[in-house]
Amino acid sequence: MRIGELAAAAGISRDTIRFYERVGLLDGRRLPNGYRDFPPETVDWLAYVRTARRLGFTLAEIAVHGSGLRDADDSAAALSALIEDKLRLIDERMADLAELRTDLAARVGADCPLRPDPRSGGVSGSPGAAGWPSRHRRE
Amino acid sequence: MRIGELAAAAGISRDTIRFYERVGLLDGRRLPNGYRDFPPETVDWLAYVRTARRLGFTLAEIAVHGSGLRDADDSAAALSALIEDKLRLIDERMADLAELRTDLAARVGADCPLRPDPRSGGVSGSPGAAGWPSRHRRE
DNA sequence: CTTGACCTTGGAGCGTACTCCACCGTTTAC
DNA sequence: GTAAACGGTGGAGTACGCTCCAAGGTCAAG
Repeated sequence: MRIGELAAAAGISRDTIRFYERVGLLDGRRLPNGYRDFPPETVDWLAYVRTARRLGFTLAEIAVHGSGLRDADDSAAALSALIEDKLRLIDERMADLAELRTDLAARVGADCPLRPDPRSGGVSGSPGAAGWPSRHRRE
Repeated sequence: MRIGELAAAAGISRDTIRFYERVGLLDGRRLPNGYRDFPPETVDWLAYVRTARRLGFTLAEIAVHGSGLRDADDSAAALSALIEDKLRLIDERMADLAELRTDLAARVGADCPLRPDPRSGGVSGSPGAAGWPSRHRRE
């Protein structure tokens, strides 16, 4: 499929697709006339890329994952290892998100206002009262 | 506390703290000599900011949440609404992450992990074409 | 009074991820 | 053949999130 069709199917601009090709996220196969030609699975790959992006993974991280898949494409074991690695990353993100969620949820309905920087009005009994989300360990 | 102490406590550079103040993530209280002065809770707020950032929330999103907290700090109801809003956002992110995870997990141990996930669209069944990423291009 | 750690401001610069544009070639419909 | 729709390239521009100066003020210790 050509770039316009892919763009429509993936809900992404042509420019972005060309950009993704430049940075190695997509392959550069061409038709005899110079037009780009993508296999249909590219739509799925792009969906994956967009989701990963929205979740805070950088294009570089995604590209590494992608090129890892390419380089390992004759070894199912290496591939699985790669994917499991990615899975671990995702699980970490989910754990962090869950932590954030718990912190926030614990405050719903609480009557103690937890302002990050009290500047409006007097500071009403704040000492030690409102700690924000639990501090974030390691990194 | 002054900027250096906050920077050390939060594990963040002074420049970043000043930048955060400029964009409205922190308030601009000053000592008589012009030095910035932060309440201790700022450390927690910054930890929250960093975690949220790493999870893909933009500074603008975080700032909106923060200023909402300030503006609503006399109304527990408004506050709870805000937090519930944030919770919804987090749940969305978690759902996306879970989807990504499932997608990836389905490939571990599969015969051909490169083949796109059948769930996400009809997609060619052509066996030889590993439709996912392709070869690495360097400029 | 000097030194040095700490603070201030402005502004430049950088990496990431697009986004837009001008200009030109190709394909398709009429 | 001509026009519209599509494709290609290179390069500039933008937004975000920092990061790094340079030039200078503040303050406690020696």
